[in-house]
Amino acid sequence: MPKLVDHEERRAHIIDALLRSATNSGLHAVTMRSVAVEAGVSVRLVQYYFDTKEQLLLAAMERLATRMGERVQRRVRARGGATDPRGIIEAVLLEAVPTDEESRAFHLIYTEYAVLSVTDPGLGGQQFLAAPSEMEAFLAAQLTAAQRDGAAAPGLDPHQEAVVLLAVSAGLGLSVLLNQRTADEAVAVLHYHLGRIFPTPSRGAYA
Amino acid sequence: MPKLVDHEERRAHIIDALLRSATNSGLHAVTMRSVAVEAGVSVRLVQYYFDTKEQLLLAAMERLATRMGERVQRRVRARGGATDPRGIIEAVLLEAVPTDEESRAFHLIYTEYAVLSVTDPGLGGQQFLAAPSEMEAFLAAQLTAAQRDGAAAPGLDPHQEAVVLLAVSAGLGLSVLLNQRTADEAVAVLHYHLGRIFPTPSRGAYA
DNA sequence: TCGTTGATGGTATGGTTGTACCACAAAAGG
DNA sequence: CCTTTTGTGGTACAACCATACCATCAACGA
Repeated sequence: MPKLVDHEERRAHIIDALLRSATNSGLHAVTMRSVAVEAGVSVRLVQYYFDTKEQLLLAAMERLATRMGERVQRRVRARGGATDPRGIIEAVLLEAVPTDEESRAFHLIYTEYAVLSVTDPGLGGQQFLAAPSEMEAFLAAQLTAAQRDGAAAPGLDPHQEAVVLLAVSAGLGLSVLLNQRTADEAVAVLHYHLGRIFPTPSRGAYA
Repeated sequence: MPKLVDHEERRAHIIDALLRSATNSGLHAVTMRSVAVEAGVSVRLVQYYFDTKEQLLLAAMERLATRMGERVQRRVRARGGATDPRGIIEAVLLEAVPTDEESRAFHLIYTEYAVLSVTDPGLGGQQFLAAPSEMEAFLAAQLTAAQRDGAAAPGLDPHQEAVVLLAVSAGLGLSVLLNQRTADEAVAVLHYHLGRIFPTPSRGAYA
């Protein structure tokens, strides 16, 4: 055998090239050739590591979903002290708002995938089903804990509020992606809404 | 001259064919041929009424935006009695939740266009900028009026709440589109959230 | 009545895309 | 040492796409 190369590393390299290519011209414009050029390899190589384009797209989607999970978890962990429901909730929801350019690119591709998976039968849309419902339960649990501690308003339905929170962050994130709003505005609105759920701001937050 | 045909009617017919075609296989899969077949005309005819594909897509997008406006206005008017802020707000926001199949198809294409317009330079993304900010002001005004009437909680910031409402309905609508939630669930959550803004339910609404 | 013009069909064309095929190099195993 | 396997490049190919071009037919204006 020749160089005896690390397959997983090569695959990751190519997938990253796909994501970069999609960032520039949109997921719909991604071709085998554009990925190959971006990765600096021949088209044959892309074929070699991912037999077909569909499999390449699928692998990239899985990697994207994994990264999304990592992003959220990193945000939660960055908050350090585990037992501050409002802080945790805020951290998780802020992840949906694309602030820097890298985050924007990430969320754009993620959204493109989500929309594409509705019509494209090859892209199993199941990936986009699991994560949100987990998140829903997680947020509801945090809200319940916050109510027990007296931090959150007592009259609220934790589950319904969790769904609302998820919808708000998704909606705000989308509006930022569509250039309807700046990221700063979205963050401010999110803070405002959290202020309504947690009557006493935990840290002199907005409004 | 021959039949002396109504151009606008022909154009509308072809655009409708495009929307139908996009409903089945996604906007990205729409081709001149698929539109022609769906419209029951030759490809040449599509070329004749819309010189290029880009112009066809653009015209369809404009028609879509117009329809969206009509939909919202129809909902508002269907409420009849003009001066019920909660009812009006509810009607407007419910439009974003795809209930029947026709509404679902409509919103799917609309979302596909919105996402596409981010990367595609030909599709002027300005169309998607104007409407939401108008809506924002409209909702804020309704909330202010509701506060004056004592229907809405007094402590709220009408503008921020308007943005939240818009984000919630967009987020819920998207989640329904992505099959993460049923339309009924989304409607229930929206009712719940409105119940928090309007402490006295106007009509024995949910929660 | 006749040519001019609007409306339509068919087909050719140049480009692009995904994928299959062929060739070759290089390292490992016998 | 030779053969088998793994990685890589180049290229060919069939399909499809948007668009340009050519032809035709019918009706209105003169």
